[in-house]
Amino acid sequence: MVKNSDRKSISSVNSLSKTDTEQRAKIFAALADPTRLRMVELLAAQGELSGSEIANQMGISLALFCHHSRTLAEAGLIHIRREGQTKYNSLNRSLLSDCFGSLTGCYGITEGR
Amino acid sequence: MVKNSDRKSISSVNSLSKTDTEQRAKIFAALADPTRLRMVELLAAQGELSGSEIANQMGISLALFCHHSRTLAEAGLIHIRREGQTKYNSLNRSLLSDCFGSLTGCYGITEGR
DNA sequence: TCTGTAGTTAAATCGTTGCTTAACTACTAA
DNA sequence: TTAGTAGTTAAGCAACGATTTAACTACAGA
Repeated sequence: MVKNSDRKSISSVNSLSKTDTEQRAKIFAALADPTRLRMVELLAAQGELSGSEIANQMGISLALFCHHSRTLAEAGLIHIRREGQTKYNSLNRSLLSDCFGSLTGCYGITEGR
Repeated sequence: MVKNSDRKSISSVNSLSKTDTEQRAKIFAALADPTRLRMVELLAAQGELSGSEIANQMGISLALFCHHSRTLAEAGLIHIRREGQTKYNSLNRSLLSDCFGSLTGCYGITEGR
C-alpha cells in the first residue's frame, strides 16, 4: 500500500503520481477562474504558446496574463521553455490526468508532455 | 459541428453534454476548496451518504457541511435523494467526466449516475 | 409535551483573490 | 542611443468566500 504522504515526497509538485487533497484543491483552484481556464484550454488546443500570443488571442493585457500564469505555474500546471527573450508555455497534461483520475477513477492516456 | 452555445440550451447545469467555459470554471471552483474536495472524494469512494454521515466522517459541523453542499449542488456536482428527514447525497460522475474530458480530450466511462 | 436528530439560513468576521495601473528589467534592432 | 518587444512585480481596491455562531424549521420517539 502506497500512502499519499509517500507520494508527496516523490513528486513535490509536478506529476508522476497521485497528489494529496490539498495539492489537488490547489490545482482545481488554478482552474477555477474563467480567465485562467481559457488559458489552459488554449494551451490544451494549441500545444505551446508564448505569453504575448496568449494575451493577444485572449484580448487581455500581458500583465494580467503574467499574473495568472504565476498561479498556474505554482499549481504545476504549465511548463515553461525559454527561447531568447520569449517564454513558451505548455500544459502539464499528466498532472491534469492524475488530478482528475483521483476523482473519476479513470486515468487517461498521456503521451510525453 | 455542435457549438457550445447549443449545448448550453440542452443541459442547463446537470450533465449529458459538454459545458461552456464559465460553467466549467464554476465546477472547478466548487472543487477548489479542500473541505468541499474531501466531501466529493468521500462520495466518490462511498457512493451515497447523508449530510450527518459526511459531517461526522469529516469532523465538521452540519452547518458547514450544508454551506458547502449548496456550492456543490449549484455546480451540479451532487444529486440529492430524500428519505424521511434524511437527505442522501451522491456524486454526478458524468458531469465530472464531461468537465475533465474537455481539458484532457479523454472522456471516461461512466455507468448510470 | 419534551427531547433529540437532521437540516437550513443569516450575520459577522476575516482572509483571499482578480483586476488595473504603473514602474521596472532584459533583450533586439534601427 | 533610442525605440520596440517580452515579461515581471508591486500597490491599491473591490469583490468574493470560508468559517463560526446562533436562531430557525421539521420530524420522530418517549
